[in-house]
Amino acid sequence: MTEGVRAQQREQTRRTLLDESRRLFATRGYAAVGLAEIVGAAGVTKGALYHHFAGKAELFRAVLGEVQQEVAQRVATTADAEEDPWARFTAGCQAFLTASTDPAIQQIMLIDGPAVLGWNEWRALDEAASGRHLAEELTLLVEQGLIAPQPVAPLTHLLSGAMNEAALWVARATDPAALADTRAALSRMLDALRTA
Amino acid sequence: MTEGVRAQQREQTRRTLLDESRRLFATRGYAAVGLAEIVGAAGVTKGALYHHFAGKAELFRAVLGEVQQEVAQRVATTADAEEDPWARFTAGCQAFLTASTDPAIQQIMLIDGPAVLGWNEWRALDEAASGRHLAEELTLLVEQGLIAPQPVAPLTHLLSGAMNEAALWVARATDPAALADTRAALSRMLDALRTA
DNA sequence: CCCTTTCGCATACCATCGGTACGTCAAGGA
DNA sequence: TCCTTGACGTACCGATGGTATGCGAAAGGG
Repeated sequence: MTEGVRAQQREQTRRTLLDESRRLFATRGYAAVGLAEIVGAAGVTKGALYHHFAGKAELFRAVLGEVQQEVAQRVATTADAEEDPWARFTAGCQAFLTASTDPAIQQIMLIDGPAVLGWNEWRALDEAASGRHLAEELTLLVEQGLIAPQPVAPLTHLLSGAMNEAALWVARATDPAALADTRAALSRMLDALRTA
Repeated sequence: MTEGVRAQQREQTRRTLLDESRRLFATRGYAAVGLAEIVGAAGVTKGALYHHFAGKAELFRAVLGEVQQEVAQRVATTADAEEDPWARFTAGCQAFLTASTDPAIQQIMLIDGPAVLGWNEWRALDEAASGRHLAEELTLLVEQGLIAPQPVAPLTHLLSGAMNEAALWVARATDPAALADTRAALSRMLDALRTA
């Protein structure tokens, strides 16, 4: 696969740039990391970077895309393990909360993402990666009568924001029970949405 | 008050810098606005800016503080108009959601804030301005038995994040009913927390 | 097998930006 | 009146994102 010395070298350079920039962006934040440091860590020069990406923001966009895909993958895997629609929904939410607890993921996906790309683009990427699944699940639950009839879009963003902010807090909390408490609180909140 | 030609000039320069930078930060974002543009709009030079603020980030921090104070003021005013504890709580949440719908407030308070100052500092400022009130209200409601006994910190962040993200979505939504729908969804979510 | 093209990347350079050092001039106290 | 202090303006610096160009090796045709 990917025959040719040319294509292999190209792909390896691109991968190294993505990996190193992701590591640096995650640990120190987008603004605090210079291109010089990125290309130094990757063992290439700025010429290589600008040959693969249109600029610093584009490199970040590619990194963010991979992070979101990984999170969405973990959420989907957990959710698909459940059979019952309601269990799928709650398990997916809990998986998202847990996955988003990683500080590296937070810095890229939740903190720098909206500021660097703008909220509209960030939202569009998030929608394509995982937000869409949440909306689909909610739509299904409304259709099945497990959630009161209502527009799903507002509810989607309320829940998405709740999980994002809670994950950020959990990651910084000193209380070791923070994650468990938050999972419990999220569980209560989700159950409360269920029609009696 | 504030006697002296010296103090008056100083305060006016500081105010102009805060007002102009707030306007520019709100419309184009922190990273896209240069100090040259700020001091130009304020009719001063960089020397004046660095005499009043330690740097660009400090200027932004001062602007963010004022924005948060204004939002907190609006929320407190609305909440204090209600007598019943539960009504105070819900009215405050709705007021926060509505106030946060302003795109200018969003760009500074919700998008650039965490990225520029870091999430920890942003959270501390938010806590001091409005987050504390929310936690206090929730504590009161738990004590009064209107909400199931539980740690309030996780719930505080779940609700805070829900309102923040929902406000961002409402501001960008094309559907004119977005605000009303979101207010309704938030109302349902809050009522669902109430113990039967 | 050679010649040419293409491509992946390095080098050198530029414009801009945040930040600093220092000069200046008027206000205010003695 | 003198001197100090404070509020700014001016000139300058290092770093950073971005660009233009050169180069050598791999790919493709004859």
